[in-house]
This record gives sequence, C-alpha cells and structure tokens, in this order.
Amino acid sequence: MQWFRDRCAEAGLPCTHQRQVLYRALLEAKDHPGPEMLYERVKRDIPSVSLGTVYRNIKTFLDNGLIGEVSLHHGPLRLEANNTPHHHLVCRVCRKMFDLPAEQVESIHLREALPKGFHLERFVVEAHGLCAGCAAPKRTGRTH
Amino acid sequence: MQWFRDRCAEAGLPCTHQRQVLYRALLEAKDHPGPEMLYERVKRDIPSVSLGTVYRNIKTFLDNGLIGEVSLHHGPLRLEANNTPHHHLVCRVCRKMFDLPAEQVESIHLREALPKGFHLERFVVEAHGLCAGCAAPKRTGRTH
DNA sequence: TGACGGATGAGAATAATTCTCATCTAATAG
DNA sequence: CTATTAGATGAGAATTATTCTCATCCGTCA
Ligand SMILES: [Mn+2]
Ligand SMILES: [Mn+2]
Ligand SMILES: [Zn+2]
Ligand SMILES: [Zn+2]
Repeated sequence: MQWFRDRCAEAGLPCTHQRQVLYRALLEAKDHPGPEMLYERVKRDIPSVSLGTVYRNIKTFLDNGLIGEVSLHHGPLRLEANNTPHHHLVCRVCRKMFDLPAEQVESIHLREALPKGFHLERFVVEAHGLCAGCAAPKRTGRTH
Repeated sequence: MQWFRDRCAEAGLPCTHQRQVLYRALLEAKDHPGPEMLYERVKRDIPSVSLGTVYRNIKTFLDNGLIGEVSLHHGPLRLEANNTPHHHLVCRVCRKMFDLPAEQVESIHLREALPKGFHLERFVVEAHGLCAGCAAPKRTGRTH
C-alpha cells in the first residue's frame, strides 16, 4: 500500500479513501475480478461508494500502470470461421488480430506440473505488440 | 459452403438464407469481426436482416462448433494488481483464471519470422482446459 | 487553515447483448 | 407440387456493461 501511495504521488493523483480501498481490494483478490465484483468489495468499507467511481478509478489505475487488464480481448465478441489450429498476433493499440499457424510455434513446455485438478486441453499463444500501422512513427507536423 | 450445409443438416438446423450469408461473411473475413461488423456485411446481401438474427445465429453456430470465438475473455473487464510477469490457466466453462508464473513456462520459439511490420513485445500463454470444479464428474442421480 | 483542482455520488446516456412475440419459411410428408 | 409445422425471422423492448454530466466535496499544498 505504501507503494500505491508513492505511485499516486508520482502520477499527481490525489490518494483518496476510495482509491485506497479499491486498490487494496484488488491487491487482496486472487480471482481476477471485474468492476461489479470490485464494487461489491469496496462497498463493504465505503457503503456510499458509487459504481461510477469504481469504473473511473479502474481506468485511472490502468492508464497509470498501477494495475493490469487480464486480457486484450475484453469487450465485444470476435469471431472466425477458420477452424485450423492457430494462434494470433494481437496489436495492443488497435487490437487488430492476425493468424499465426500453430505449426509455426514450437510446442510449449512447462518446468513444473500444473496445479492438481486442472485438466489441460491446449495451450494458446498470443504474440502481443504493435501492428505495422500502430508502430509507424508519428508523421512530423500536423497530426491530421 | 457445402460443408456448412452438411453441418447444418447434421445438427438439424434449417439452412436459411440468413445463415448462409452470415456464414459466408465469416468465411471470407480475415479480420476476426464482431457482431456489428458482420451485421453490416450481411446487410449488403439482405438489407432487411435484423441485428437480433445475427446475434442469434452467431450463438447457434458457436454452440454447434461451426465457428469459433477468438478468445475466452470477451465480456466484462477483468483486473489484477499482480504485476509480476505471469500467464494464466483459464477454465473454458466457468472462465475462472489462475496464475501461472512466467518462469514455469519455457521460452517460446518460432520456426519462422513473424510477418514483416509487426513489432513483437511479448508472448502471452494461456493454458485452456477445465478447472477442478468443472472437470468433476457429474454427481449420479439428482442434479440439484 | 484556506484556496482550488481534481474526485465523488447520483443518475442519465450510450453500447453490447438478450429476450419476446407475432409472423414467416425450410423441411418433409402426402 | 401443396399442406403442415417446428423452428427462424424482424421489430423493438429489456437487460447488462460502461461512460458521461454536473453539482458538491475533499486532498493537497501554500
Ligand atoms: Mn484466427
Ligand atoms: Mn493473473
Ligand atoms: Zn495496431
Ligand atoms: Zn471451471
């Protein structure tokens, strides 16, 4: 939590009671919770907190790198008819996705066994980075 | 497309004009489109199609394995404070997620270079399967 | 302490998805 | 080829997820 207060100070973010409780809820969570779940947990300490504040601060924390999103794929469903085994390249900025044939990736190996009880079906690999468009250096001068 | 008609017959699904156009749109798409995008594309051929029909048939196709979802993570945002490098085990049924420390996965190697122009930042690995709860055999007898 | 810029709570607005129901149509039997 | 009918469709309401607006409040810094 001291780390949290320091990062708020660095980023020029007021360290409000709501923010501290929200961040602590996320620190203690082991279940990768979503906004509604965090709202419930924050409400235990601050019954008057609003859902809007939870969403607003989640976004603030993400923008400042205080917390992370579990996946680049939240939001609308995305689909494909391609049923050959393959992985994806994903642009972290525009979220375009490109196919990466499975045979192009060497098989995955673990150094230890998976936790007891989990029944593994397959490994999915995503290459995250910037697509050609998003990696291109900004044009000099006018931006439009 | 013949494959599509055969699979519809197998599954006992009427092979409607809407379904054929929707499936063809997905076959021809290389951009992993979402429901709104598919709706636009189907409307070119069937201007009267409704967005509800697009969503309904997407779900029908998914349930019957005719098409695939790109990721298990669409839907509400999920978050974590854990900023150590790590991957995840993901249950395909209940979508619970468990951490998998990065050092437990041997580094990823490609057999060919990535497509020109993509700037790789990191590989993300997901172990998909069934969690202990979802893998447990159904109790015999009553289901509740 | 006091001033003030950014944060908050309440609730409206928008986006994403699902549901309801009257009507229509693909599949099949005659 | 027509009649039958189970299931599909279009329209739009309902629900869920997220963002926005604004009057008021509070953490920070002088
Ligand atoms: Mn793909
Ligand atoms: Mn994690
Ligand atoms: Zn991009
Ligand atoms: Zn599960």
